[in-house]
Amino acid sequence: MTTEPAPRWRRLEPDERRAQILACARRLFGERHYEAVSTTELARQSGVARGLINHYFGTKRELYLEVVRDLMFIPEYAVERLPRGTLEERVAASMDRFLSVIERNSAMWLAAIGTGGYGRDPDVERIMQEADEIAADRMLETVGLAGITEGREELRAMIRSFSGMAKAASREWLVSRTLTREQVHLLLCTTLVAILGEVHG
Amino acid sequence: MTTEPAPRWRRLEPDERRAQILACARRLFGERHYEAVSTTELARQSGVARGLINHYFGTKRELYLEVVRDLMFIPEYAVERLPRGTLEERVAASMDRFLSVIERNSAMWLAAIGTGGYGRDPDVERIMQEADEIAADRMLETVGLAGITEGREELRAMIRSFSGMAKAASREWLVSRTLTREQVHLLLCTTLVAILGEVHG
DNA sequence: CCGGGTTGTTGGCGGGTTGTCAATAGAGCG
DNA sequence: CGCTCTATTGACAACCCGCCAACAACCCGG
Repeated sequence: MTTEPAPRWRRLEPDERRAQILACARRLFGERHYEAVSTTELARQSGVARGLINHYFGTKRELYLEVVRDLMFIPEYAVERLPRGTLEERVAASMDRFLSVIERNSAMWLAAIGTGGYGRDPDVERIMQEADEIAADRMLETVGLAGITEGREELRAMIRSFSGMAKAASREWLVSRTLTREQVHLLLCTTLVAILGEVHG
Repeated sequence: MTTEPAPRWRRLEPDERRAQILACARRLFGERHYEAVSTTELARQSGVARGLINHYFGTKRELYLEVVRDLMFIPEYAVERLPRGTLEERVAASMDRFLSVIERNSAMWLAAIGTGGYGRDPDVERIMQEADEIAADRMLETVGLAGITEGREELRAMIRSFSGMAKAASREWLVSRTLTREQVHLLLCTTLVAILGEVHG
């Protein structure tokens, strides 16, 4: 009666192991800043040898960037038909939907936009830019100005700027609690209408 | 005829040495991100032994935070009397001055506001918040609403949100070059006036 | 059931980094 | 000139990261 010795470790599919490590990294990088998280600890908490992290992600930095990319993925809010109406009405509906989405996923959203620190990091910067780009396009579409051609680039740049305010305002609402949801809604609507009106006029 | 052997290093006043290292750190952290700057190189470029950095700043991280503090609190933000006039005029003058300041110190400014992305560094976060706080108060003063009492906190929160847009817009102008200075000026003025009007009304 | 191949996984080595601390040496003073 | 004070150095120990050869879990054909 020889019992098979239990294997010391399980052999997983690459995708599975990758996801496991990534999840752990997301958690750790979420609660502490980059340098305060060592690959040693990351490996221990993932129940994995340190070398495996390098095998899957190459470098600690690349793993970090992977986490950022994942977090920056913006859930598709409101691509559905919005009620036709005046610009103000469409903007209001769009902002309302936007706030609902980030309210539901507040933890993830806050982690993603978490006020960045000092130190220009071209890689992170580029990822953020791409995310803002997508968000701006969605905004254009939602508001019903997707077809505009004249001054399109400027308009998109302004909307990207606007999204900077949206981030800061949502922090005031969800973190500092210095603004209510209604106040943020009003603030964003007023601002966006003003911006669009300026461009249109 | 024995010539005195030249001293291998000069002995400076603590404040002086501190400032010297700080200046070098500001430069290096400005052109590369945190982990890509080693204290070894920092020491070499400062013409100083590595241990001295720890002696003055304790830790690499503390030095880093010191740099952030210095960059965020630019005292000469032009709080001098602005010409009395309509709200629009005062806002326009204020924004113009703001843009001039960051244009002059663009490299420093861009490094300071960072990427606005993922990072979650509580220490840096706190410093940024304090800086935004001060900036908001200055804005209130500049615009001539310093004496307001009703809904003061909400107004300040909105101005902090607005500064999020100002940062994003200045990135569009100085980095991506998707907006001109005039466009940014117009964008910020329009927005700020709209916000203040909404609150006032 | 079993032996060999595939490949996911381990563990340790080497170079580099950081914080600490005793030893050293400018510089001012009597 | 010698003495003191303290700014500054240099080396040491711990740690961290990327690399890579060896190992073992798992699969599959016989």
